[in-house]
Amino acid sequence: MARPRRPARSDSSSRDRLLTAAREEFAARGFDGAKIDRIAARARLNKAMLYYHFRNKAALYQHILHGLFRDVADAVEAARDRGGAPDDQLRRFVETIARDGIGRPHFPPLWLREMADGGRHLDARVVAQMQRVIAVLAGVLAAGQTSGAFRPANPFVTHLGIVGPLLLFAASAPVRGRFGKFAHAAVDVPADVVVRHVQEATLAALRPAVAAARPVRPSVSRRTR
Amino acid sequence: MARPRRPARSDSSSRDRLLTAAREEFAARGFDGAKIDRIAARARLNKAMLYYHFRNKAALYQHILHGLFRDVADAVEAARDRGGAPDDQLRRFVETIARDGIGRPHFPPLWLREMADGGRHLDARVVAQMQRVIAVLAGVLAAGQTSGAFRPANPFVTHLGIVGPLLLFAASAPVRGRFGKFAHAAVDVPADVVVRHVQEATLAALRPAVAAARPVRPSVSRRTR
DNA sequence: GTCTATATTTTGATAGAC
DNA sequence: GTCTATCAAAATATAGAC
Repeated sequence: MARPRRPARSDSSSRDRLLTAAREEFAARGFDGAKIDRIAARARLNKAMLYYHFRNKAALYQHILHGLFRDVADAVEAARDRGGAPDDQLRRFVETIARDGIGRPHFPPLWLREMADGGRHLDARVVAQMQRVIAVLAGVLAAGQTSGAFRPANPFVTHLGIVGPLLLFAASAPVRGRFGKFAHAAVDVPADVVVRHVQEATLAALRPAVAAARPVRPSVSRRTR
Repeated sequence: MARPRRPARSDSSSRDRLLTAAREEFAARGFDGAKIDRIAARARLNKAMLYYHFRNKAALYQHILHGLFRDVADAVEAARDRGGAPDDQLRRFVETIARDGIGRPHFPPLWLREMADGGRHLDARVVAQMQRVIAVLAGVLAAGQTSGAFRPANPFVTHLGIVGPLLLFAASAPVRGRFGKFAHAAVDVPADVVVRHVQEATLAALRPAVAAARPVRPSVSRRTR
């Protein structure tokens, strides 16, 4: 019996339609590229209704972002609470990110754009949701480290190694088509393959050092800035 | 004595200034968010000069994209031509992408945005440059496979595993600050650590299977679409 | 090559009737 | 809650003088 906070007598659906339409529009065009008129049209309403439900464009956008990130954080925490050995936890984390994060429609482009924007539209509430996700991963890594299954690793870097490929894969779907299948690379890859690649690459990088890897060429010296 | 194709008597610098300014503006705001006025102002010129040098906003944008991707492709091919064992080649590929691709100012946000846009602004010329990069990686993988150093792997997936984390790391710099250093994750990571992580994770995933990894949970069934 | 208007369109946002 | 009409501010692009 999910009852929204507002009266919602008839259906409350106009607000929901706006949210859905806005999610599509923002994902497809970005904050600046998204147009109020188009969002309203997509929702089979008009501008005025949009401003009735939301303060302005930015508020609508943040509402959407927060909802998406909160859902991901929820899913990841739920996955963690299912317990299991560190390896399983790690695999499940990746899988959850892939399915309930990246797999969520419109999420990848929105996320990529926020990164590109330097998080210009991310308010504290949204950042908090992202922190929840990293905290879960950090917990998994710590457990694995204690049990000797993993070597020490920075959770943030590990997170990048997981999210980066998945995000890019999901978002690149439209571009991939335009690559055609050229000599060396089959571009038409099922998502499972990518998920598995990420799982195994991450785990491999976490294995306690057997023989220390050769040092990297020391040239790249950029700092975090 | 690099001499541009145009007359370039006095300095030709107005065109260059526009290109630089546009690169900054497009990177920071995206295609729709970038404003002609701001670009001109940044270049200490006015709109009219911009339209004197470039047909319109889109043409300017594509000019910039093409230049960036061409430089990356050049760098990656040059790195390949230095030869070496598959492991070294792979490490060098990652390093080159990190330094001459991701490391290039303004490149990460531009790339992320293009992905998010589904490559809306990518014309055939730019796609061709991206293909050159993947082709190089495919060559490295093939060589390693022949010599028995690598197991068979999809070059495109491998590429995602390399570019994804690097790209996200570079682009997330501004956001990382806002995470604060909270309990589990030191967010202030030097780029070297990320590069090394990517190198080792990629190589680890490419090692011929010693003991087959446990199967993934088969749930995520999204397809390439 | 460089600039100052200016034309034209688009867009975010509001007023006010129903 | 929903709509029409409209404002005011950008923003892309061009004309035309110097």
